[in-house]
Amino acid sequence: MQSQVSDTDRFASEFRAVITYRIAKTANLLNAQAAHVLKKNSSLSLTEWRIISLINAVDETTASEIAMTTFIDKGQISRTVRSLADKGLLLAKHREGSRRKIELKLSPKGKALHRRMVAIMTSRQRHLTSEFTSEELAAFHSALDKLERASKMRDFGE
Amino acid sequence: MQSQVSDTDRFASEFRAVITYRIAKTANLLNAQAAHVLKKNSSLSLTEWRIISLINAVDETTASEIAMTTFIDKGQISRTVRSLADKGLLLAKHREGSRRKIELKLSPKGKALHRRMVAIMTSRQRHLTSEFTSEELAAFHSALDKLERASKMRDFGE
DNA sequence: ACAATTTGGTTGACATGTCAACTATTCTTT
DNA sequence: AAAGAATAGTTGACATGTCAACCAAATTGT
Repeated sequence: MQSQVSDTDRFASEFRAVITYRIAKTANLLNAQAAHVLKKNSSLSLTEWRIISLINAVDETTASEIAMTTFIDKGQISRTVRSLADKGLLLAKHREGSRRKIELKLSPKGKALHRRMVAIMTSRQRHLTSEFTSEELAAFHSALDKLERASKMRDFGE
Repeated sequence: MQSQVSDTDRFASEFRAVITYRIAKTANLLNAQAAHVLKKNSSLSLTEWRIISLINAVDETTASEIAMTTFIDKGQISRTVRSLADKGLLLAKHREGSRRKIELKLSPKGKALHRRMVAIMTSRQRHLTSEFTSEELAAFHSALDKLERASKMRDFGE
């Protein structure tokens, strides 16, 4: 008589227990959710939204500052910024006294869009953490800290 | 007198506290680390490695079973399987009595490669979790469970 | 002041991920 | 047994991510 669970099923649980796969999967699910909500309520992609909400929070910034805080690729930022500017959501002009740095601000249209979306996105954030006590949340953040530190190591061959 | 921290810096800490960004970033760092280790010690990409180690664990499987347990895209699996077969790392033949299902197994060469890499990759896993107590690890997994469940919700507009 | 270096941003090439259409086979229903 | 639905796998089109080369401007070192 055969067992009820297939090899694949049995392995699946082992597989899911591997911490790196688990994180990757959760991150994918969360990103997919965010992308879905954004698409349904606006015409923004996830990176467009991240850039917009970063600019909104600091009021005015530059591409390389965005790259430093978000770790999004320079080139991707350059293209995304152009597309946002084309849609009229942000304004780009050379910073006073510089012919290189470009100052990025939200346009009125961009601000309005941000105002509308931020309500939805923070209600999502609340939903995501609603089952967490504040201790659990703190522990979770500290676990991520440990993993980030451990991710710097590059050498595991003998 | 100006403050020491710029607007961007101040926002950066707030930004990092947003749970979805944090997870995305940690997942990216871990994936980059895995990709780097794999590249240095083999010619495998991250998805190739995942597929190989899944096949190794269950001994023999099919593309759609892989899709179900790993959530990797069907199409991507189809292409990756072909490239692995081209490299001689796995064997694909129609399953007994079926002209549709294709049975995937590691070739001797594939097994040898897996044996070599699994040592390195599990030493990495140990390193990643070395700072965790088993309670912390359990709590971390349960936090990911909660987030995964919460990621199913799609509607946040009023 | 001038060479050397660093920084800000753009671009091109390429890898990877995602979605949907499609063919062929198998399973279900009647 | 035939029609209809579901499944396995392939393919094409397109979006996104990643890397490195590159130009122009700014900063640093001598």
